[in-house]
Amino acid sequence: MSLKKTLADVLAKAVPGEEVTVAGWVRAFRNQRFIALNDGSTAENLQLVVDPEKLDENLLKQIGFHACVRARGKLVESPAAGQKYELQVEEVEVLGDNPLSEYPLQPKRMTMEFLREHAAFRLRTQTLSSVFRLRHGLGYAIHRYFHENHFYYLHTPIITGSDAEGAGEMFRVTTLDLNDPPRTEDGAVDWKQDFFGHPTNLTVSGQLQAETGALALGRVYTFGPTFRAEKSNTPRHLAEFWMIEPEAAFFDLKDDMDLAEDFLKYLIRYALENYERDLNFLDKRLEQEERNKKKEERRPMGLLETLNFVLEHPFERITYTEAIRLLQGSKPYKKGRFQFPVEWGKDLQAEHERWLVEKKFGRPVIVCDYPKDIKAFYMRLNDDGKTVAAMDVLFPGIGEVIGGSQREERYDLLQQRMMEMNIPQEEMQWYLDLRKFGGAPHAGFGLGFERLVQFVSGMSNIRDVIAFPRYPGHAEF
RNA sequence: GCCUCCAUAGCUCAGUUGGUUAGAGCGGCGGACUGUUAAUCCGUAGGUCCCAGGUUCAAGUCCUGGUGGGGGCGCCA
Repeated sequence: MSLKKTLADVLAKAVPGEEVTVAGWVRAFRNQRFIALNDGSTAENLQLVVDPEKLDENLLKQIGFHACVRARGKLVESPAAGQKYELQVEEVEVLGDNPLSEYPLQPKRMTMEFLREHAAFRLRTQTLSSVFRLRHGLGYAIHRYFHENHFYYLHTPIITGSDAEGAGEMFRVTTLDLNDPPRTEDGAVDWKQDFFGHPTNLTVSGQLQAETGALALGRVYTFGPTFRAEKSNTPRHLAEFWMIEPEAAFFDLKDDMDLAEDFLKYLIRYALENYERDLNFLDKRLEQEERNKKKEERRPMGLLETLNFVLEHPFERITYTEAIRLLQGSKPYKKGRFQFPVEWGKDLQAEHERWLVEKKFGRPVIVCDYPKDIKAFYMRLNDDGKTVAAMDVLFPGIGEVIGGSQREERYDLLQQRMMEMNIPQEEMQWYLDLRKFGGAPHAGFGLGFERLVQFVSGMSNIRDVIAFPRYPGHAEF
């Protein structure tokens, strides 16, 4: 049995003289003779050559931008520049007419903001289709990398009974009637009558559950949707995004950093090797976009150049304490250009991270060993008693792509941190028990999938690397 | 949540110190075209100048409020 061929199949194994049938959407129809056809399987179009005199006039009129057509004909070497092969059409059929006077898209450059308002159609554009093929490829490479390295894919819950993950505001999940919820005697909402018998939320992280996997299967990862009800209006945040969270037993912080760097480089290399055509298109697109910007706002390198540069150079690794020292010796610090204070104990702000990544080192930077008071309760306390074994991977342009840590595996110390940070112990007893019963040192991190796709595709807004973006005020479809 | 910039034709934009009938390119529609690559050429129709108030003899232009969008910051991935 063999499946119907896509355009990618046809073009990859083109045999001149072969008769093929193809179907797709019209990208352009020139001179009543040349149809640029694309079926989404590849960035490459197939040129169909029709003889207008042999075609019905009404049929000819229906062949226009983004109309869907099927054609049968003979594949031949193209006499003109621009494509290697073309299809000499013997028979053409319009599967889906496209009335252009009502169709919102146009065969010309459209802004990303405009396309966002037409999410049902925007995947048909060259830019978005390339982005989404790339997104798929990166998703596949993530599974492949973990599989090759003996990490098992663990599906952690999307509805969680815990609200102590501390990663941000949560979306409540309930079946109670919000207009008339059941009440207890003292007038409070009676959550016992809710579907699960207690309050539940959409997950903000699968990490805590993934740790149970790591302490059983050794190495696991999650890759699923994550929800944050933060009213973040930035080109780097979504209310619903996909996160990758590996968690590995017997890993310390250095192993965790090694994993992060090796993993990211593997993904970038995979994209460069397998999505050359899409990346070339996105590279040119970005170059054109950059031309409209002021010189000082332009990226120092093009897209392909950036990806190759990241592959070829080791990530710079520094401790938080070193980062503070470097920042305090920097020009913008001495001239008072930083908006936020730089002192030990205060979190690094975006402006500080950007200086480290873009000015000081000019490459990805991993900052580790942060003060314990600005990090989560589950991070392992270092021997100095002041810092924790945490690390952030910072990328040029988008900032933090990965946040991770070695987890606190010592029961007493974890319990103490939970008390200090007001984490309710009753709810989290299962998590503490992982330390009490056969515990092990372990570490992991979270990678924002859309931020990765943003980096590899060069798209400037995260809303354009997910098909149906969710952000404050927006949940269409 | 805070700070900024923007809103004129289907799209991208121009519109002078406030001045009488609001423009261009692209797209659409009609036509021409046997090698095009964002084809080209000719013709043509498109406007509640985001909404509501206000100032003025006069508002696309100035003021106030709202709505929508972009960017920056915070929260983070």
